[in-house]
Amino acid sequence: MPEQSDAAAGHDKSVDMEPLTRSVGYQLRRAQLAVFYHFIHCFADYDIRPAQFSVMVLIDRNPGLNQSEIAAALGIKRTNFVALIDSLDRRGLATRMSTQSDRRSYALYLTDSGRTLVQELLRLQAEHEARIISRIGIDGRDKLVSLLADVTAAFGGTVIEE
Amino acid sequence: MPEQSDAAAGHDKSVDMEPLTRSVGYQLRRAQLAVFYHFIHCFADYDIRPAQFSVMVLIDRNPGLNQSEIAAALGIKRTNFVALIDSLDRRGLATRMSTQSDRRSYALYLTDSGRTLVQELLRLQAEHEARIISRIGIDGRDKLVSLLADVTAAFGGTVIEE
DNA sequence: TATTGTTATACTCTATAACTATA
DNA sequence: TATAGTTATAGAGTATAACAATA
Repeated sequence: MPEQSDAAAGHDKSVDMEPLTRSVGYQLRRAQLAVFYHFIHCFADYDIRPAQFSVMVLIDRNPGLNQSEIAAALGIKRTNFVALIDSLDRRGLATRMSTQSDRRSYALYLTDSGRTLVQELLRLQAEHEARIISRIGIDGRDKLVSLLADVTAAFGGTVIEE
Repeated sequence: MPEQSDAAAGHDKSVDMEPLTRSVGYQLRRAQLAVFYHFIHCFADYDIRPAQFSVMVLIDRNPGLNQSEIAAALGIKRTNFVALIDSLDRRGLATRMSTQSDRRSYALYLTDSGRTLVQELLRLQAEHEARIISRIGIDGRDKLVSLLADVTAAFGGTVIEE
């Protein structure tokens, strides 16, 4: 999860942090921790973590994909995806359906209650993002998302061969 | 450290990721993982992690601060800072000096070899950031850093009272 | 042989509680 | 009593290796 103490933001009274505050890497980390911290608190009532939310959204929009496909799209290793989908399965939010075409894999679907929940979570997420937009505007948000995608692409998006 | 499989970047052939790719939170996470992954590889020869780098930079620019002050400025809990400074101490890169004014705390300094190393690391970091600038330009970098600071501020920077 | 899902495992990062020695 | 540093510990997240069932 995120964050540790306070000062964090980077403008301490008397501490010179110049080489850090000017760097994309440092500001990226601080912003990600702050945003995820807030996100997690917004979703706490539903006991849903960011990774679980992203999995539910992807299954909702792409029903029938298997574990490897959903995991790969999110940059999650197959091996670490097992516990993730297990938790959604156990809570009755998602199901693994056997297919006749390939009996090694499962087609993933949201349950009715999973579909209901993901709609509510998407509303919560919109509120969460609204707090960002209220600060930097719609144009700022669009510009930020665009710059972040460029930065990710600059490093090949995260390449690891299993 | 970061990332998991490939696709990651967010533009899979056939997977609809719209609600995620439009969100600051998701793009922030993907970008942070990609940047840190590259950062860690750049610094692998020196066996220095991002947190260790930030601590060395802060001690270098603010010699004589104590552990709580450096930790707070970086958003690291005092308790987790111990192992961090221990590793730098053990490697002869930083030292804890007793002070006569308050015998509970240590004033932190870089050693000669610590100072030499941090200069080299700052050069490496500049190369690392150059890769980002080559993609989005100086203006893009400045805009990104500014937007990230705004986003962090929008969430109070990371507030936790110990 | 290669792939899908799985278990076991280890390492890093972060969090809380409780201790010690000073102040 | 409050603070600085410390220890112990627990929980996420992420990494690798190896296996069974199936392709």
